[in-house]
Amino acid sequence: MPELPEVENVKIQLNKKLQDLRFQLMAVEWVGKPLRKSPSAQEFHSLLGQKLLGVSRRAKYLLFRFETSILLNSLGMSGSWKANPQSTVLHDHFVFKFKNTNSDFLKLVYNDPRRFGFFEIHKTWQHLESAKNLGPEPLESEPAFLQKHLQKFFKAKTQNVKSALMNPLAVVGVGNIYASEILFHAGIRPQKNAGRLKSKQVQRLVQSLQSVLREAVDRGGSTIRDFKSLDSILGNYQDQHFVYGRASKPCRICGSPIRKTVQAGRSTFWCQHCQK
DNA sequence: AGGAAAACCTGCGTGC
DNA sequence: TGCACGCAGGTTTTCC
Repeated sequence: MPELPEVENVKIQLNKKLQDLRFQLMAVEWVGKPLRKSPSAQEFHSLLGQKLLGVSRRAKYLLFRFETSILLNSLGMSGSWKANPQSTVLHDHFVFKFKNTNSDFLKLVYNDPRRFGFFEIHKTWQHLESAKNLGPEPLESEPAFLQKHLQKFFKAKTQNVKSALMNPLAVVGVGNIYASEILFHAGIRPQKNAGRLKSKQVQRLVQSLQSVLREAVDRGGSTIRDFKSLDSILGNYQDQHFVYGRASKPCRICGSPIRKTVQAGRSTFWCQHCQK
């Protein structure tokens, strides 16, 4: 479900909840069905007693930084977190119980209907399976560096630029919604062969990549269907979508109907007139 | 070897 | 109403 802007907002909300109060993990309760991948009870046990120092993000992964370990969480398509819910509901899978020195309690609950999400635990970031094969962070890299990197990555690729842009080795955090939006803003047709992009086009792509994602982060991400960052907080970037989910509706720039096609099994939205 | 397709799941909207 | 079908924001595996 979530791409970089949505995960970034979950991270922000979780840290707000923590408020640097140094919560110590007291218990991890498994209350639902198994996820695609999750640590053993013994691995979870190794986190007990450790303080949660904060939550970071790398690519679309949330990183819960404990004193001597990192708990990585992918939200998959439908994962979400709740803080201190009244009770357990359908599709809740893990409950993390914390306490701090003021004797404040905090309960974080992971809910995931489709169960595509997962957890990993390791001592260091480098040892996490999911940390491998990741390209640069789009919002924390210099445009010139991103351009050089993408130009090299796209070179000799026969794949279409939309699928290539979603490859985490190109740049991390771009999923199906923002790939379409970014290409629209860059004026590049999603079917375009990645290896045939001119350097000016890659430059525009980098500009759009950063401006679209930055704006989406600032607006709390896109809430289509049911994405909520934490405690039912909604994003509103969906109101800024120019193409995604707008098949046959008029283009906001030129008025011609937005087109929908399928690439590598994923829906792509684009404007035939505005994108070349 | 690169890239497409399938697989992993549940839920919801649509159309018959 | 009920049922079949298609589709959904990700990642990993399989297949060609």
